[in-house]
Amino acid sequence: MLELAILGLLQTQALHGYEIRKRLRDELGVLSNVSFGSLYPALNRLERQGAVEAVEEPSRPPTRVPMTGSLSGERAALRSRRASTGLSRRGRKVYRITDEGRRQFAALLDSERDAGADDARSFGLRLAFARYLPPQARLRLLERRRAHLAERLTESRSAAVAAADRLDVYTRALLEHATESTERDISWLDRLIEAERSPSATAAPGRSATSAVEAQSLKQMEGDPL
Amino acid sequence: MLELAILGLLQTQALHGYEIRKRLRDELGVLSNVSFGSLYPALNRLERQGAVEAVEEPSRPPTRVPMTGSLSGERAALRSRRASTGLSRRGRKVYRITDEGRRQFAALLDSERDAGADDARSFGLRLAFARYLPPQARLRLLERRRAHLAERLTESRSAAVAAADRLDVYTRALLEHATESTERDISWLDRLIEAERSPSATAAPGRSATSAVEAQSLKQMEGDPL
DNA sequence: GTCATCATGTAAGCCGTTACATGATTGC
DNA sequence: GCAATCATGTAACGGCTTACATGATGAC
Repeated sequence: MLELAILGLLQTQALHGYEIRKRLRDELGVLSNVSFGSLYPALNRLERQGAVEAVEEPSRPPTRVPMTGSLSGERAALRSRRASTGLSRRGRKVYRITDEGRRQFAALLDSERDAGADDARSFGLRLAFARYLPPQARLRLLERRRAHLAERLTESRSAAVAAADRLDVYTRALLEHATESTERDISWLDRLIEAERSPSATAAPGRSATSAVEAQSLKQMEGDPL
Repeated sequence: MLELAILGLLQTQALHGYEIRKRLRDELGVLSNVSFGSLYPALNRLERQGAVEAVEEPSRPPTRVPMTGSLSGERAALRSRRASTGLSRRGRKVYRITDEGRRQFAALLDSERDAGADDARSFGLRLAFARYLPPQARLRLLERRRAHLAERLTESRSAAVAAADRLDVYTRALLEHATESTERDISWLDRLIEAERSPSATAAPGRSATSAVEAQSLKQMEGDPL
């Protein structure tokens, strides 16, 4: 779970623990409040397994070499990150994913044959990294989730009918709200599934930016290791 | 958490473990899948603490032979009783709540000064037992939950804006859906809060049955220990 | 006579938390 | 100089899960 999230974030760029935690918090809705007490041990575990490599960043990196431009994008990346987020403090450990790590990530992301992959958390996490999934696996992920929710819905509806006369106002309000939420989740999934099936015309809808983002992702995936 | 749920279910009638689990599953939306591996130890814990008393039910209770005495008649009686309440198999342990248990329940339900009572689980559980809460505490529960969600909403919105250009279609869909869900939760809470404040005219809306259910609860609370 | 359901329990382990401990750097 | 934020870690513990073990009863 946490491992999957970490490896997923490291796919596009190397990050240190503190930063990983931030992104977990506000990019991935699920897993919003991972604590350091579980994050750092997880990183060490991944390092021992050879899924990531840690690069200890020195306390004082060359402090602001202006634009000599020489030593490649690494420093440029560092500089821009510092400018935007206020960087370069003391010895941070920056983690870079390895080939082994990418292999593990793919295996974790798979979800087929992952028993217990039917809770909201793992679905959310997998959807967040759905762009790394081949299109058919993406579709299966969505449809499986939809089937799961639909089943739960019919079950909870019949259970609610059976127990209806026993329930008070509050329990009933809770159950009805849960039912409505599930219904909305299902139609949301239906929209996603439809979008997934329609012939790649993903760029159409209002928000724009979509294709730009994808281009950026691709770019990041190739170079820019640190 | 589990303790609270168990004590809450035992408020109105004594139940055995298996039955508690069923009710947990289909009456309380939250905590839907507690396993026996956690339920039975919890019951033993509660018994040791004196919060519940266990009454071992004999394999064959007097079997209630009605007047006819014929074997088939006996079976019919058993079957009908079983159909309504699911009774009388082998040695089941029926748990009854004690005064100490009621005290503990009230304390657990309180939520004021319960740090970490801000997740969906504990809120849902507490709302399911809201009828055991004094009206002002009920209101505070709802308002506290509302405040919590509202805060999270503004946080996640600003985070989403900050990271917007980094996010791909799937992550964004996820985040937007989560935002919408939270908004709906909030307006649901608003409706509950308003209903709570309006002068007791709870019996008005379409569903009826409400007052009947409450009368039944009261009745069960007094007698009917087993 | 065998399968599903009812019924209770134990043991091992996972995944996460809180609390504690440490220390550098930035901003006021 | 002091607080807030950045940054990394350890220790103890909590709560729940899975898998295992056992056995009665009822339905077909």
